[in-house]
Amino acid sequence: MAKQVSFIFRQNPKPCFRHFSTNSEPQQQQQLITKVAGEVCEIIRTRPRWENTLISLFPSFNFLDTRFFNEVLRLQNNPFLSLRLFNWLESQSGFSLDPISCKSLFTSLVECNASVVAKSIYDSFPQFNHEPDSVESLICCLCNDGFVNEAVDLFEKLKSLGHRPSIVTWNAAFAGAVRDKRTDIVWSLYGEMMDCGVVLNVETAGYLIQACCIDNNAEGGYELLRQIRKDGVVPDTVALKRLISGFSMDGKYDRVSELLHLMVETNHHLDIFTYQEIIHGLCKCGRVGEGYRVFNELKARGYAPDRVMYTIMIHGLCQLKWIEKARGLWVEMKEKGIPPNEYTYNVLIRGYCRIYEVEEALKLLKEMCDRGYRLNTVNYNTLIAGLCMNRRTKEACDLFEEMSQSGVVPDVITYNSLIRGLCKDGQLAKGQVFFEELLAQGLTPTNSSYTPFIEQLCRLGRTQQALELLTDMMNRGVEPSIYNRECIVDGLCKEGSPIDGMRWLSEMLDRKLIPRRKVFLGLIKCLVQQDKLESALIVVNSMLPVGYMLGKFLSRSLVSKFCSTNSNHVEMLLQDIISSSQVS
DNA sequence: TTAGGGTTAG
Repeated sequence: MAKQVSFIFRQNPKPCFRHFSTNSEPQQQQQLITKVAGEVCEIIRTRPRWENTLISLFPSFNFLDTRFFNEVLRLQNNPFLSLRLFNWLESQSGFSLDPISCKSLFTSLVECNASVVAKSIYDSFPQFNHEPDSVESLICCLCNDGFVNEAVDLFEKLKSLGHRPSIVTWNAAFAGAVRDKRTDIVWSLYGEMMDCGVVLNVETAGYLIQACCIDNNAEGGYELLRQIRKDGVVPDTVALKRLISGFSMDGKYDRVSELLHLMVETNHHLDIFTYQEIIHGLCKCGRVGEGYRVFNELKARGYAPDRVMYTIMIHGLCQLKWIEKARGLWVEMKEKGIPPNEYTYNVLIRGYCRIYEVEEALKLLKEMCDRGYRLNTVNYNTLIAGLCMNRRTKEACDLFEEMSQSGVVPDVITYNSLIRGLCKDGQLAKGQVFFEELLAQGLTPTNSSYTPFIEQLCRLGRTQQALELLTDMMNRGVEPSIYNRECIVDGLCKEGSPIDGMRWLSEMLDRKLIPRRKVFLGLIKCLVQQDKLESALIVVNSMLPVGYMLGKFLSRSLVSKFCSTNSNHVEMLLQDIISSSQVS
């Protein structure tokens, strides 16, 4: 007897397809399902709003028959269209995926890299055992798409099923975690990988090296490199470049050089960015000359530096005050058709300010504006500091006004530069106005906001006011620097209170803060002048272990004072002077 | 002709 095919979604009880029969044999049923599925595939591919028409087109067809959806999945190349059909079926009551169609839909979504949708299918049907291989593929897709956390979740599920993921899957997760700079995930996954007994390969090592570099642990990365090189393999360019960058930042140029040689030997491509980081690193740790040599070698080898590279090099040369060489590069880049931008202008303007050639800096500024560049906060800061440095505080203040009028927002550096310039110029009251404005703007003062005031107040013998500022500074959570404390010691000597100065010195030494030699000398001199020889001797004794010498003039002055007052001390003092000479 | 990377006080 022919099986009865149930009718769902039957709105029109009259079958409209001649080939459909309710009492057909299983073989005929399958043929019918295949035929309808084929037609439905075509409809959902070509008609945008098929949802409204499907039932009326196939009024007597049972769409809920799982064989139908399976057939669609088999015939339909586009899993997204299948998914839309699935969503439609699901919106009708009574439809549910069976294990076969679920697996099929999931697999085809994974194959199309539809990671998020595949994951939602996975999560929606926890009762079906998805193929571990597909789950591994899904982990790879998720990681590629930046969903590392979701992938970690799947590792857990595979683990609970007793499945051991392959190294390819682990590596995909490491790649995703490194891309997101989530080294916490890298290290926890790596721990799990080792627990599973999966052995790392060269690709894994590359990711682990990158993770070390992200953690500012280039040495750890180097150790890993050393270990895998024992097996005769070298990680990829990205890992090596990261290591080079890490060591450049740390100023470890013997390591950088070793890695560069390794890259050349092993035919890794050295791009302009690698060299850029090296030159930048060299300049940052003060080895500008070396950076300049690398820069010239690169040009000789046919590399064409770009604007950023030129900016870095001009910046380095300006720091050394090698302005002629900097200007040479400036002309060269322009001749090569690389116009300077606000970064490049800024470094050269700063360079001219440093060598006190403000007019040249202002000429560059005009050129920059003529070229249509709008000054930003950094540009203004550079100019304001440059003008202040050249004692042109009035112009600096005018520039500050211009800045506010142009809608460029000043930052704490702007205020600090003005405060510094004004205080150095003796205009403490005007500096105070800017300090108050800094606070009114809601900016947080830094050590540099206070230092110029403390410095000047101490120089003027107004140490008590400087001390009040120091207290205010600490109340705001700003830590006084050694220099601030040195100023206080100097100021107390100027005020004729060297004993108070000694207390400050003693506190500094207790905190392992070593003042400069001239601070000790100033204090000793002041104590000697006040005939406080015992105290002077104490300061001498605290100075010697630090490695400072007393100096001929002060030694003689001390000896003669002692000889004229208390000869018992002469022997001891001489002993100290001898020790002092030995130290030097 | 993927983008990436570079500037300011002390």
